[in-house]
Amino acid sequence: MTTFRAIRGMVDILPEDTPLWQSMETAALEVLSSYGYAEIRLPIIEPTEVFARSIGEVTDIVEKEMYSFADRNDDSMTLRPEGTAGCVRAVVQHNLAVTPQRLWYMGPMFRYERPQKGRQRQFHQLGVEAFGVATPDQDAELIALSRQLWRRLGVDDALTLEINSIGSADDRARFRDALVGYLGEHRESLDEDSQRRLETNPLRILDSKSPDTQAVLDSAPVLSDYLDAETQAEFTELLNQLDALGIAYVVNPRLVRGLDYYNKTVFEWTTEHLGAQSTVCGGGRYDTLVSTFGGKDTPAAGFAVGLERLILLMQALDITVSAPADLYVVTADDDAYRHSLPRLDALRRHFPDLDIVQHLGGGSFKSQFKRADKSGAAWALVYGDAEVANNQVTLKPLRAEAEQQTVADAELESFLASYLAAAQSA
RNA sequence: GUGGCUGUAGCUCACCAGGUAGAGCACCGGAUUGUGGCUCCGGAGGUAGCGGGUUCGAGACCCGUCAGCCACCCCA
Repeated sequence: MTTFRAIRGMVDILPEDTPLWQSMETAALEVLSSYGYAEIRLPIIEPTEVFARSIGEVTDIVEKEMYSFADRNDDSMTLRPEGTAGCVRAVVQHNLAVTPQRLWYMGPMFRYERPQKGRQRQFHQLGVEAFGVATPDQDAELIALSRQLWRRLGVDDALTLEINSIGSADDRARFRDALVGYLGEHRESLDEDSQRRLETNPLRILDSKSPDTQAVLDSAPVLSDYLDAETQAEFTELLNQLDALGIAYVVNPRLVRGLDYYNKTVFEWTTEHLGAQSTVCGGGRYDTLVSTFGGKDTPAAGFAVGLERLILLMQALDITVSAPADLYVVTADDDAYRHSLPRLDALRRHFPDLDIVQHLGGGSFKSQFKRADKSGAAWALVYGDAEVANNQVTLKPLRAEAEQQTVADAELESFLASYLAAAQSA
């Protein structure tokens, strides 16, 4: 008998963790809707060209990390490695950006990489994208929204905002020439990867982790010197708005991003708690992407949250949620079980918020109560012979030191109503 | 794609100069047959990731492979 394992880098999210995921998703949904962002649901597969054209042909993602395959019609398809490209494709296809649009989506992304802490081959992102506003107030709103989410989740103290402006494509082209010129003179002082990137993607050298390379960079040309006055003014205004919001930030002049479509504002939220994969959220402005997809020239900005990393961070901070049932139903025998069925049915209809777990599979009262205890339920609801005979039910508190009490069936609903009211106010 | 560490019951781990596996927790049952949490007693559960090699004999040594973890790279 062969046993199967999940594919490398594809992980099951188990029942012990899903309550935390759900609470995070609920919080995200509330924050997003409080800012007027609407959900869009997108395909997981797109034509390969969607990603190649937007992310950049020479990026690592496109060159070696995509799950691409030929479909039955021999067209090249790719499991989405990120969400922005597909979102922009949809915005153009459906003409969604005739007026400003605020969108979000959540779901799995796929990148063929070596797994490590905070990095899987199937992982999940929350993507937030805003179309149609060119001014920095949009950037500020996106950042404020993300900070609001961190606060809701209790992780804001553990996150640092790094921010930079990388200007227009023209600005970067001029800067790139200067940088390559300078670094070319110090080629032998650069680490091997950076030497290679001198030809392929020189801007990525800026965030090299090699100390030698960083030392060389200390006297290198600075990107901000190559930005035009308007871009610099916008960046300053963005920082002023962040100040007004009381959002602390670190301007990191060497922050560049790995996807080609970014321009002007780029930012990352990072943490010390996750080891090497410290970026929990990253994004920026991408004003030219809509037009490269054939849409009308439309400014845009957005960010993506790595949900596994966010969960990891919450766990590192000991943020836990549990979802024990309210009632665990214990029945004496088959007769009592059948007796309980219509009563529980009615209870579930009248109290949709009440979590009622029925013991199945029979067993002694003792073993049923053991299960009731382990379930974490607040109460055991007991249908024994006497209760069935008298149309009563016994409520035994499992968490509190209090006597169990037997009430008539007719009184159960008011009893539970007051229990729920008390739970709500607590 | 590169490197380091690891791979024994559901989980966390141990043992042994290489002689054919154990603990804790979890699980199941019981301690006067309508009541949990504590304690005690008992039980079930592993072809030691997989394949090959060395050996009279390997979970223990060697090789390969797969997987996990961490780091590089890259990114969320």
